[in-house]
Amino acid sequence: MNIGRAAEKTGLSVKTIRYYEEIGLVDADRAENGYRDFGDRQITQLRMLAQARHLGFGLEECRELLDLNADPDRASRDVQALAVRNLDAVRSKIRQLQDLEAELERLIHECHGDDAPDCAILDGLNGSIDHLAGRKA
Amino acid sequence: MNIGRAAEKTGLSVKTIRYYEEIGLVDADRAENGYRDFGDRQITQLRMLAQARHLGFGLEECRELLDLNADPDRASRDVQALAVRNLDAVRSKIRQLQDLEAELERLIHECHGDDAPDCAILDGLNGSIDHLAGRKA
DNA sequence: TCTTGACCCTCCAGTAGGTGGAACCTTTAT
DNA sequence: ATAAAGGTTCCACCTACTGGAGGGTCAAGA
Repeated sequence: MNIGRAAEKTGLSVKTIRYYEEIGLVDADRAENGYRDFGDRQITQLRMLAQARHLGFGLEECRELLDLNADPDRASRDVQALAVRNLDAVRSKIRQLQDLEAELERLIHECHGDDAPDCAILDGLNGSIDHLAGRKA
Repeated sequence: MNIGRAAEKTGLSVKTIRYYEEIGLVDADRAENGYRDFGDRQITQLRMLAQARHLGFGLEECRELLDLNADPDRASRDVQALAVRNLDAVRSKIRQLQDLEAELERLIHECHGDDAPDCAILDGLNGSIDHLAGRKA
């Protein structure tokens, strides 16, 4: 099937599918006219890529997932480990963002938000950089 | 002061400071030998950039913050609006990541994580793509 | 048959926010 | 004199695509 149809069936964009082929995540046959031709196996792979990306896996992790999926002798432990690695990264990002959230809330709350130029947010940004280690001045 | 000293005082890397100068976020004088020379004003700006980036502001937003900071006739309302915009973006990312987190937890929990090849995670990735709109097949 | 529009192709450039390295110059200390 | 530790520019690379130019192909209608 043509790339446009493959895009429809997988939810990926045409550009993205071409990109995935370029970096060797999927292979595609070619028709006589030079058009890419995707079979069921490739569609499955693309669908899996779409899902895995949706879950926050990086492209190299997706490659590993596709490899594991293609390997009948895999251990589910290995797949799980990959997912746990990803989960850890996601949780770490969440924590980081929650710290930002709290700090932003605090600054926004302290700022009057009126016509006057005095601003707690700018004061905060101009202020100390205690979060950096080992300041002297 | 030299770029290395500026890096020390702001917590930014030398490379990053050069980059910020390149895109016009800060200006730097030049000494006779061609070395960049940063004064107190620039150090303040760089410190502010470090802080704002730390709080998740994008570089263009940082530019706006620097402009507002330099403008004695600013309204703190405008600064607050910028911060609220950023906070909304942060919250939105947090929600997204929490969705990922929940889904990953579910899959990881369902996977046995042993020597056998059967794997709920791979099954999940191969499975439906209901989150995509308007499927027919 | 011709044309129109919807596909498809490749290749190049750009996005955010830097990082790494090569090749070279300057300063400072020994 | 020389070596280390700074500084300089420029170019490439990273993630994961996206947009566009400039062209070829295919199916349908006049």
